[in-house]
Amino acid sequence: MTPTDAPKRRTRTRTRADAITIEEVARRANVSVATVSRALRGLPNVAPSTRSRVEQVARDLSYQVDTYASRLATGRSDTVGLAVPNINSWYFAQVAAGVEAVLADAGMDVLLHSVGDGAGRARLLSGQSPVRRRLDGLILIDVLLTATEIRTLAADRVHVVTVGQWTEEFPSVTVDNRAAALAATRHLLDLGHRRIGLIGGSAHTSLPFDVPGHRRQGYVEALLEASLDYHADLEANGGFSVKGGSEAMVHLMSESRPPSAVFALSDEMAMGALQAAGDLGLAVPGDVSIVGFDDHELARVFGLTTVRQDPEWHGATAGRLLLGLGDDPPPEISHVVGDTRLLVRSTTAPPRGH
Amino acid sequence: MTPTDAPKRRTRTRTRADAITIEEVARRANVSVATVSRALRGLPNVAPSTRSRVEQVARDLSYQVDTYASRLATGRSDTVGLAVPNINSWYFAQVAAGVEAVLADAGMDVLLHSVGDGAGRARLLSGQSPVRRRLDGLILIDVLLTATEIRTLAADRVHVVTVGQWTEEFPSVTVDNRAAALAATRHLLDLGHRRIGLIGGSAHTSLPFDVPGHRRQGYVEALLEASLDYHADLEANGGFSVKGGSEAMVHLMSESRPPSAVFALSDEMAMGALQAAGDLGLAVPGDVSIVGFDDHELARVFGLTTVRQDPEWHGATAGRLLLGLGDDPPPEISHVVGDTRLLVRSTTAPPRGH
DNA sequence: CTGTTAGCGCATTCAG
DNA sequence: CTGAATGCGCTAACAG
Repeated sequence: MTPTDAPKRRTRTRTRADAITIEEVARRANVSVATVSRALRGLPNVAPSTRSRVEQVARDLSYQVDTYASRLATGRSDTVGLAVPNINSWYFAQVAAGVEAVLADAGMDVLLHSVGDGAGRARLLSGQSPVRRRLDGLILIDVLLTATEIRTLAADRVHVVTVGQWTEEFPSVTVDNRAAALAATRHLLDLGHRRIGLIGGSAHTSLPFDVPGHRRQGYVEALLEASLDYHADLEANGGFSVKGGSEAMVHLMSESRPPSAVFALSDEMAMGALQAAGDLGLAVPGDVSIVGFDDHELARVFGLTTVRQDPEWHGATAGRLLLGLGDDPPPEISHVVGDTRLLVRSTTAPPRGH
Repeated sequence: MTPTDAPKRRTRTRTRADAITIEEVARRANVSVATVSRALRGLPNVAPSTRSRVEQVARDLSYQVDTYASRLATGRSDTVGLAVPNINSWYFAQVAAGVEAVLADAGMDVLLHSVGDGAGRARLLSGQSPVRRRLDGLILIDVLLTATEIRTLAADRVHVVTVGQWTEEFPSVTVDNRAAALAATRHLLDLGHRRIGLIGGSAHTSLPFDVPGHRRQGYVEALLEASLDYHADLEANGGFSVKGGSEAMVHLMSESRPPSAVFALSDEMAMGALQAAGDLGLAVPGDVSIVGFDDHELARVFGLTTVRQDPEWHGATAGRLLLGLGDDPPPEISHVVGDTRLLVRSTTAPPRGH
């Protein structure tokens, strides 16, 4: 109150427009900044009357804490990174929606990070990652970690949850891709198909046990069960995109002995394949059967036989796992396995002349 | 080096695991923290030899600046908020991808914010928005601002760019939705249709000039041009989702005098309508023609006649506009208008008996 | 229950 | 060209 040491402010650069601070609130409420801090954060040891007065003043001034200052003082940032190969692919967008909903509810901020190209990935996971340093948590969607990266992250203070990769160190959300692909392929086999094509993922996979890898494994197993051999010429890379799926299909069907059925490792590729079949003048399932994976919201429109899974739930679950990691007795690392179910619709049928 | 005042550290809570600081780098490089700061940020007035030595040490220790401390000192955060109604809808995911790519390239962080429900929206735009305070920029995708919100944001220090809304205050990226919808409807009219249904957006739109509003306006204008009246019973709300589009279609087609053609304001709704038509046993375009809007990647697979636009480009452009806003002589507010083009495919044809 | 006092890690005048 | 000092806004002991 007394203008004792009033002219203390020397505001140098005047970066922020105005931005009222905790000090301002304290002054107007006639309390110390410490009390304001306690009151506003709902900490104990604050007289009810004091608290409400502080809250009132804060509201009047529409005071908002500077998260950066807070972060600097506490060490927590309440923001988690969400890493996806890309955000404009159906599956990842669904997962992201699930994650965002849960985390936003918990008052966490979500930093979106596409790691499609190697650059983005490096920026996030390399030793000198400036972004990682500002995160309390990290959710990785199909961004596969190498052993080294796992070690680095585990040594770090950041909480991590993976979706699509199982590791010993971090909680995860996965589905049994092998079993699901096995079921999908068996369905084709049961129908009588003997030449079954595979439209798969990226060729340059560095890690053996990624999602497409597991699905492929299920496919091969089903073949073996039926005493069939795997033929490399029945496999094509569709890059998990509609366009890629379409091109892969054209490739497969223009071989000397084309398959009578095709298993695409994602619905988007399957729909691309559907398109290619149409362009090629092939009837589905008359000339060729097609199975997808995902149960994309448009799969039903196409009558696409596919493996259903629930990516939004995967994301929400991953978000919850991450939040749980903050509990005081740290929970044990849990690995959630989501459901999958074969949905037989109308793009599959027995092969011609069967 | 000399242990003069060495035991100065009193590390209270030991929040961060270890996290080497600028001070550590300074010590090892035998310079002051000020010099390290200058050297690492490429500022002038640093001897080349000193700079390289500092850089070397920083690299060895894999030092990374603490963004929060930096932010507190400078006032800039290098992070921009990306607000979307939801992230798991095709259009928004595409825009987000475009935004993310451009901003990540520029070293900016992207904070994802879904404002689907009112809560998320309030959290971002209300007076006491803790998130807004930590942003240098804000990109709003179809998140329409009221006059009050515009004023608040303009008074703020944050740079904003809108996509899908034109305002005087902020740069924007839009398309001429009215003209595009006019063209789409004219196409149907030219084909001979006289009863044209509309599958539109959310019923509870508070603002008149939103995206669905403009498209609807183009539709009505086309009708008037052809001396036709607008009939409320020819309009149904599809909520911009596949499912909603499907339901809206069922609703429209089960009326006493169903339309012979339908214009859906998004491809996702159009595809839902396609599905419904199939369920209802209606042939497309035999019994009913359908036009969409977007040119969703699957539109071609369905042979869907639609209005093409390029959402990823919209996002990238918005990102670039935002980055430009940081230039010293602030650029004048630019309003970019993206292209649209009617793509006639196979879901439209003259009405029966025409 | 409340105020005082140190920092959190970095950027930045202002002297040298 | 470089270093010492100060403050960004807030939280966290530690005394009262």
